Amino acid sequence: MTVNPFQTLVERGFVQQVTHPEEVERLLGETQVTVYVGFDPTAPSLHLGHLLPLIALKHLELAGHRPIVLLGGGTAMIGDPSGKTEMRKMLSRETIASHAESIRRQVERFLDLSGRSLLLNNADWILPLNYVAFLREIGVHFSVNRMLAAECFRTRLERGLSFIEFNYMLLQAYDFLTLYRRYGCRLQMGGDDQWSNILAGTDLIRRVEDVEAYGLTFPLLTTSSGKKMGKTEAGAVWLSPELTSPYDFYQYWRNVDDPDVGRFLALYTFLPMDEVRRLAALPGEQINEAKRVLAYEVTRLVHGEEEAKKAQAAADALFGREGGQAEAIPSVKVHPAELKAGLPILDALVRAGLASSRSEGRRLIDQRGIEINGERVESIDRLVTLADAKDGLVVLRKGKKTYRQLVLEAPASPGQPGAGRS
RNA sequence: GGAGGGGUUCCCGAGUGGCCAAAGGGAGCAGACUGUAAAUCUGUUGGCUGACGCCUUCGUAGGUUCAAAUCCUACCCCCUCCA
Repeated sequence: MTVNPFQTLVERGFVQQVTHPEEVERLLGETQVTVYVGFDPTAPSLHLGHLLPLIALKHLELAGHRPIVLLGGGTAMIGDPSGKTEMRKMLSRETIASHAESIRRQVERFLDLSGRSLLLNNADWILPLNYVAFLREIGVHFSVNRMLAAECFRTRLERGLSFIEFNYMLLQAYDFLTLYRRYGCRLQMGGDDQWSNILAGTDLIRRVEDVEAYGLTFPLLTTSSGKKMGKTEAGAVWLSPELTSPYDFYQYWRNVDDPDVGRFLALYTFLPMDEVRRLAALPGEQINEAKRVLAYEVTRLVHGEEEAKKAQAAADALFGREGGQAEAIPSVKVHPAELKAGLPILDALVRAGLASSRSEGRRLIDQRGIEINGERVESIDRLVTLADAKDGLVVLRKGKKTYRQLVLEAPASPGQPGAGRS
């Protein structure tokens, strides 16, 4: 007896709003459902915000349903105004296509695209649309009055909304209709800011096809300290290892606020709920064990077991746990000759990305925030020399928990692969 | 198209000729306290410099002045009301 996947989603905290809870539950329990989530390829990589829908789709895939990931190669040409205060800048068709391609490769890690799941691109049916034909077939079904009343346009009506963006909702509704027609898709999921767009789709399908379609939204996550989930000082947390190293990715999860641990374990891992509850209930300092599990599990999901182990080993080593191996610290190459001559610490900090300018580096040292191999740097005249290199590595630390290492570049072996990140 | 209001440092927002690298708040960063948490407290937050100081910044481009974020001209953009 398998659990109804709708129950799974509810229990794990995925469900914010559903159009028809009972029917969706019945549908997911009794039949094979084709369900879709859309991502607009506005960046060359997915980020943490996209992870939740992917995991939700995975739960459904595991339960025997048929997920569709829809890349918005067509809708990205328009730009979704939902949840934004300003219009985002227009992207060229080429940029969008190249983003879509890299995102496809990321999605492959999560879903069985060669099996049950599908990955489609709405550029296929959006770009060829004919304006007048579209207005006559689809546009007639939309009431501007109702659209203006929709929450998603509210803030934008105050600040300005261009006509191109106003059309986004119709296109997303048209996507849903198209997926229904071609694949029998009757359920769309998305972030809660997509609620209006999703409803536009279910309404359209009802009017045009006289069929009931369903929508479900995920909560828009904020951390308990009120920040948007997946955002750091430095920007988004990306799924691509090129943009966010597996070590930094691991650290993001390792540093989650205490009250968030349980929620995140339920949402972002596949651990059984009993285990999730046990970990989340760990008292006081022991909650760190739960964070360690969370960080490992999510990193494994996104970057694979090997990278997860390396990241965890590095974090363990750096933060004083036995047996850690620090190789996964993000690193920068330096030439041995530079250390021989003595590399000024300010240069080293800028090179390693720990300071964005020499002034900032100076400030950090003044404020006693920099260490070399665990030794506090007292003077900005400090040079990094060969004597600081242990096994060809110099570990730089900024503040409590930002580490970078300088790696001595083996002389005369150009083209050595793989030393880039990690 | 017409009338009015506005564009300031990461964000909000003060500043109407020199005392302005520009108040205040938020956010960030560092330090203390801790558990690689939260809260709290302290410091800090354009660049170059050991420092004096120098350079760049207040929508854009010019101009007035010994001196401009502040005055003038043109242009761009945003908002409100009218059409």
